[in-house]
Amino acid sequence: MVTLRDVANKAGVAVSTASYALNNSSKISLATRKKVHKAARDLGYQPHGIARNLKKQKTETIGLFLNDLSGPYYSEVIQGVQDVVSAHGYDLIVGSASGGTNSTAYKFLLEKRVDGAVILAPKINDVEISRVAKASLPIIVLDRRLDSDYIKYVLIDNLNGAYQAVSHLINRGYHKIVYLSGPEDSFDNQERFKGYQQALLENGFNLIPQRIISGNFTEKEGYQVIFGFLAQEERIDAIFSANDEMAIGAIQAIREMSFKIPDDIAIVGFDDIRLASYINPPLTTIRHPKYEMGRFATNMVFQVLHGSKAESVVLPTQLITRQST
Amino acid sequence: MVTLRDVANKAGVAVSTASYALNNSSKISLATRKKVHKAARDLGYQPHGIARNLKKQKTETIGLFLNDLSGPYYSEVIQGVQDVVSAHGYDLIVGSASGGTNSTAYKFLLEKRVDGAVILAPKINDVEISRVAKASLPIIVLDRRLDSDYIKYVLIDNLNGAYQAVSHLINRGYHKIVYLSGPEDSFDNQERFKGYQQALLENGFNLIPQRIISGNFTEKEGYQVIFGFLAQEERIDAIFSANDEMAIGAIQAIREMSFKIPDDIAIVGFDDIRLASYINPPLTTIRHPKYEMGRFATNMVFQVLHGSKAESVVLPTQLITRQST
DNA sequence: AACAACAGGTGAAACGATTCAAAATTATTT
DNA sequence: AAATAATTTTGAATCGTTTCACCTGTTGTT
Repeated sequence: MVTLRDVANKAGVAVSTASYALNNSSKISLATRKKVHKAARDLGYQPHGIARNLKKQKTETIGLFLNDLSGPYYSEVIQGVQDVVSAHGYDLIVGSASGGTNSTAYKFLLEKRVDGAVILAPKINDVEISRVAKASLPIIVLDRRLDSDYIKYVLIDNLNGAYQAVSHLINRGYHKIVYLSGPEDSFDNQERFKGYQQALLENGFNLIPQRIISGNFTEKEGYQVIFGFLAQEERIDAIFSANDEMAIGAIQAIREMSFKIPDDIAIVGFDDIRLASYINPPLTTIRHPKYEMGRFATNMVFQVLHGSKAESVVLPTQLITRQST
Repeated sequence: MVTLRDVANKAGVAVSTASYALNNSSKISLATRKKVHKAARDLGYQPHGIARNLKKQKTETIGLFLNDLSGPYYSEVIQGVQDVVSAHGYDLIVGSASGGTNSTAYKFLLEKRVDGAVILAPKINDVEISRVAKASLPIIVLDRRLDSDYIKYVLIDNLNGAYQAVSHLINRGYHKIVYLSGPEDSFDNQERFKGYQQALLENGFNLIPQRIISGNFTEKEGYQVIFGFLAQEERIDAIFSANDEMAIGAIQAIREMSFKIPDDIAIVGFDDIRLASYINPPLTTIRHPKYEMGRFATNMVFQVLHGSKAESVVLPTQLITRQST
């Protein structure tokens, strides 16, 4: 491996001179700067990033840590983050947080291998995040309401989105509305449930416990629980699913039970994933600005990094009406 | 920041002792090991990963570098890579290679911030990859046939897959088959075209240049070029699309022109993306083992890293028949 | 009793850069 | 020509670890 020292030797200068020269410091005369650059080129010199990081005490890298790298859900968020990170001349690395405290994500945070992070990973809890965040390592969370000097959040308006969804159903004349729930411990799910509840109550309906069906955000589960429900329970006329994946499973179940959508049963999802507009019937759902979320979050990372204050933010959602209602 | 030195001071031992102790070296008595561990715990000591990397000259991190982080196409590959990396106790970071030579990907390779890499990024060319690969940084490519001591490939059998697809169309009685092409410089596209060509020739048909329509792998382009083609050109009875995305666009165009699928025009895609089975009509396509690709590639990274030989490999594809043919 | 073997601990030299403070050189002013 | 100022260059310290080679004292062997 060819090091700065080799370059310095070849150019006949001190290592420090070589360093300044390669960084184009004006302290070094143009002549020697040229000489050093040439030597570096001739030797095929490549600065050793890790050594530089150690000395400079920063990495110019931002981490995006996700629950699960393979979810299609995230791709727009990633894009938003990537764009802003690049614009700042930093590098982005995406890592998994699925192992919780011994995930790559947590390790990179602890060991300060990144200068800032955007986190969407429920497995890493609030305490752990609070412990690692600092001025030199600001963290923006996308999946909870956590706020301190060096931790800010960017959320979507889950509650209001759900409220829109359920109000829409009510306005269309559906009254017996089931809530197809995500995991109880999911922040998104909790907020969406609150929106469901609020819409019902404000329109003079009661919350009926039997109409809350628990799922886990997956298509398969959506299919199974709705299938089971329709086979046994009281007749209902609409479903508000806490996410699109489950809604897609539910649609499958509804059709297999020979109910017509939306005549017998209407359904609204949440997320507006790509599939939503392709399935049959196309799914009415709540769209939220995933790309913008990534952008906002990343801009905030840099704001904090540059010493200015950042404000946590909640982004609005939008009802997308399709043929399932 | 609390360093090893602080721990050593607090425990009343030398830094070297502290280091050995924390690494549980048997050179250090159990008593002092305990003492040092306690001091570390009390101070909330966190080893500085970058410093360690520098000294040990390795990072225990594998990089997966993709063209574009946000493609849903990759998620299974990512999962395969992740699983193997974790199994080896290493960390995985995913980075973008979209900037080519000044992408995060290339930078991380040059600066040796990873100990090995899996690359699916046409923007980084063969020469550049060859330049950075070495015994201490093996690279497995997934998008080209590149093979040397420290570079191996894992590919899917594009040619044969395409051959299967087109043969299938011919067997079903479709003779006027259009090739909806990807970008000319795409390796995948080139191979798939060869398969198309071979299937035609072996069945006694000629290659008709007018039936090769160029696209760019996107749904939108698929829609546009097929729409244009159907409006103007000769009647055809089948399309083999170089990927599913374009096929989905094409289906849209075909339906808007009021042709029946598969009666008037049949269509086969390539990739078996998730959407393929959800659209109307469900798309016949070529499935390939994306997850396995990730696993194979990553296992090979570790093989080379551990000094054993690895063999490049081509994985088989499978025809998935659905209602579009 | 003499010497080897060994366990436990330590100082100092790396790893490859950056950067401070001082030294050396050159230019400018009087 | 001397004094001062400005420009270049450099040695050495440093970032936070790991690890080699050495030292000290204890135990074991004959």
